Formats: sequence, C-alpha cells, structure tokens
Amino acid sequence: MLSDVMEDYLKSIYALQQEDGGPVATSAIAEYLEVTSPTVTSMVEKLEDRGLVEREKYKGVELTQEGETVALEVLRHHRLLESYLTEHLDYSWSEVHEEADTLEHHISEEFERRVAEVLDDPTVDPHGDPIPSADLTPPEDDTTTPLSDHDAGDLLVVSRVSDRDEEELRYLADAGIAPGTRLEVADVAPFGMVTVRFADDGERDQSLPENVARSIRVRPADDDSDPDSDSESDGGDGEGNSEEIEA
Amino acid sequence: MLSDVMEDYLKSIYALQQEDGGPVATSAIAEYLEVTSPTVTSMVEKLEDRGLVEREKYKGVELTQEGETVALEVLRHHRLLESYLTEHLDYSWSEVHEEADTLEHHISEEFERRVAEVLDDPTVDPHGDPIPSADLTPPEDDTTTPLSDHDAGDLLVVSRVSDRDEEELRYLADAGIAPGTRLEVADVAPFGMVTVRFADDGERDQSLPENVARSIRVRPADDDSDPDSDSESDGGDGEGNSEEIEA
DNA sequence: TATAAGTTTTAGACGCGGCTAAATCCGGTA
DNA sequence: TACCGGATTTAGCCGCGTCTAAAACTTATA
Repeated sequence: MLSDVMEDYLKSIYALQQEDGGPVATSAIAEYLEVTSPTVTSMVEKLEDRGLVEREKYKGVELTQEGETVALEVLRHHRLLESYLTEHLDYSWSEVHEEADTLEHHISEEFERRVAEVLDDPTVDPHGDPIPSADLTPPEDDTTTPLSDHDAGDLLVVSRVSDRDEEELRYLADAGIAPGTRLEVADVAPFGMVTVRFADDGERDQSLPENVARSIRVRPADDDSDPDSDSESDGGDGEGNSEEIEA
Repeated sequence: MLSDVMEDYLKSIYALQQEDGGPVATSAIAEYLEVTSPTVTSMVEKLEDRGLVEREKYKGVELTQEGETVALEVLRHHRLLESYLTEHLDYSWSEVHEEADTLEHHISEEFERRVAEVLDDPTVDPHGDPIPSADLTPPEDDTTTPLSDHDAGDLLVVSRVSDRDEEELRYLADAGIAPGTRLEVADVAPFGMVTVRFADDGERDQSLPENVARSIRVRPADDDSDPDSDSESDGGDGEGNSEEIEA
C-alpha cells in the first residue's frame, strides 16, 4: 500500500527524530534523502493525509504512532537483512547496507518471519544497531554516546557504528573498529580529531576525524549489564580485515 | 537503469515468445500482465526506443538480442531466488513464486553471485524450470511436451510444472505431482480431462482438468539422458504434502 | 471486393514523485 | 518595531506508467 519512497521518508523522519529529539525540519529531510525542499513539503503533505505524520506548517514534522510503527517495520527489515546477508551469504558488515536498503521495501511478512527464525530472533545487527522486535513496540531509549563526546583516558566499548556511509565503514573495518571493540581515548586534538588505543593491542593507535568519531557510539568499558551485549567477542587481532568477522 | 515494470514486459514477451514461436501480439502481453492494450502499446514504444524489442506496427513485437539478455537475467534471478527460498528458508515450491517475482527486480549482481554460489550453481529450479546460466546465453530449445498432448498408455516423467498459478500449484502439491514424478496416462476423457496413474503407487489415480494438464511439461519415462534430470528423486509416498519436498 | 468485426494505435487524462522559480513566512537585529 | 535573510511553501512543469474513448488498421466473410 505504501510506496517504497514513502517508507524512506518515514525512515528518515524516524532517524532524524532520534538524533535531535524534537520535530524534524523540511530541510533536514531534504538533505538526508538528497531531494529538494519543495519535494519534501509535498510528500509530507501526503504522509499527513494518510495519518502517518503530524505537521505544523513552517515548523516541522513528527511521526504519529502509526508512522512510527511503519518506520520500525522497515528498520526491522533492514537490520534483519543486514544480519542475514552477513551470516548466511558471506557479506562483510561494510557491504550490506545498500543491499538491505533496497530489499527492505520488497520482502514479505513471511520472508521477514523466516529470516528472523533462521537467525534465531537477533536483537542487534552487525553494525550494533538494535533490531526492532516483531511486535514493533518502540525500543528503549539509546544510552550510548558518540565517541566524539569523550575525553582522553576514557575506557570504552564500541556499541554501534553508523551503517550509512560505505566508505567510512571500510575505513573502520580496516582500522579494526567494530561493535565490541574495546578502546581507550588516547587524545583529543583540535578540530575534534580523536586518537584511540586498542585495549587488546597497546601498540596500535588510531586517529579518527571528528565526523567519524561522532558516528561511533560507545558505552563505558565496565558496563557489562548493557542490554545489547550480545556479539561482544570480536578478536580484533590487529588485522581488522572484514573477512574474519563471523560468528 | 531499467524499471522493474520494463523488466516485467521483457520477461512476459520472452515467455510468450517461447510459447508461440513468432512475434507477440499486444493483446497477449496485455492479458499476461493484466494491463490494457494502449498501456502495452506505449510501453512497447519505449522498449523499442531503447533497442530492447523490434516492432512492426499492428503486427507484433520480438525481443532483440539485448532484450533477450535482460529477460534471461531477470529469469535467472527469479529461478535462483525460488531455489534459494526453497532450500534455505523453508519455503515449499508452491509458495515461492510471488516472493521471487518481486525480489527478482531488486537484488544486486553481487547478491545473485552469492546465492548462485551457496546453491552450487543449480541448473533447474524447484518447479523444474531451467535456470539461465550466469553468462546469459540462450538456453537449449525445450524438448518437453505438455501432458495434455499425450494418450492413454504413455509412460512419462514430469519435467516441469508452471510456477505462475499459486492455486494450481497447491493442487498439484496435494496431488503429489512434482518435477521427477513418474506416471502413466490412464485415460483421456472429453474436454481434455486427463487421468494419470502413479508409477510408484499403482493404487492411486488422479484426474486433471485440461488447463492443468496443459501446464504440466513431461518427457518420456525412459529418457534418462535428459539435461535436466537433476532433482529426480521425489518420494511421492502417497501423501503429497508439500512439507516433505526437500532435497 | 466491400464491409463488418476485431485489433491496435492515437488522443487525452490522471496520480506519483521529482524539479525550478516565485511567493510567503519567521526570527533575529538594527 | 521595521526590516532582512533564510527557511518553507506555492505554483507550475516534467516523465513515468496507467487508464478510457475514439480513430485507424487488418482480416475474415458475405
């Protein structure tokens, strides 16, 4: 019933809402989806007609309950697909995003169920993002923090990496930074450049530009009661080649 | 580059060309895709502009080399998907068609390669249809015949069943008729009603309406040099429940 | 061979999802 | 408080893939 374009709008609004809390600006959606503002305005009107968003002219837009449910469904598809492709079709976690971004709109409910079943109902995808549950109830609030918010000396575990930029993902894979990687902030330099040291390889330092550090979500290293401590067992043997990342 | 609608047109034209040999009529495509004739005319003009079909006004349409290649690629996607869903996601062969019909337009080349690899480059899908090879060279001419063309006493092996009608497929699954099933034509009654007897269960007879008998493709029972004698090992233990059809 | 019946194409419309250019609104500053 | 700049919306266009109604073509038949 909903077009895949509409699903993409809902997904974007959901993501932007998570980032900033409040209502989402037309221009923010436009930038996220790489379309013009007038295009967003007209699409948002249609979403409003269908009861998927609430909107105040010139102000911004928010998902309704129903809109959020749709966004969560698409997100569930996306993350189940990323997990499936990684575990069963030999994709590395830096490759899966584009494939999932297309397929998420085209799999049936049945397909979703069967994939979830063979994966044994996973709760986190290969990038560390939480997979919405089958009943599409809104997930817990995110307690992770951006790596860029931390100071020298902080001991951290990588919780999630963004899945939206292929190039960045390859960079991180090469650097050996993945969900579960334990590290210490060695230094924070001007322009937000963050240097980290690997807990299991004291020799190696890695410097990350601010924008990359901002997209890496972390939690304190001692917090092992965290709900998504699931696949926290990456060897991180100093090679970082995506090939060895495999449950 | 090509829309999925265009791919569907090319696929239909390919299928209809296989059935009838010559050029394909506008109305035939319209019926196959459940759209109106004017819609077909305008779409066919666009396909001609792109060099995918050759067309003679008021006469009919044929695929060019390039158009055929595209059709074969989509068909390869479709049949690899049907095989994959059946073998790895627990679909029965009567369920897979719709899912594959959507996904065939949305998987990447990479996905195609990986699915082909984990399936070990299959040459036939669960319905018995030949899977085009990765290089997309046109397949051998079909040497099978419709069950409806046969007479009482003929000993046959089911080669393929149509994958286009879900209801018919369930009917056949229930009746225990699948690729590889050996049977004898017991009787041909008025209106083309065909009664068959199962080679491995002499007790059981099954009567099939003409339209169903026409969609079942068979080969002579003794012909075991056939190129697609691949998965010819269905138990056919008289239950016919689709659950047990599994390599 | 003239014409009727059946196909096919042409003509013109529509909703979708995108665009650019122009008008409008909002918030901050003089 | 008046104005200016930036964000947003309105207006109007386009290509896609679909439709219906009408015109044109083909073919079979009288």
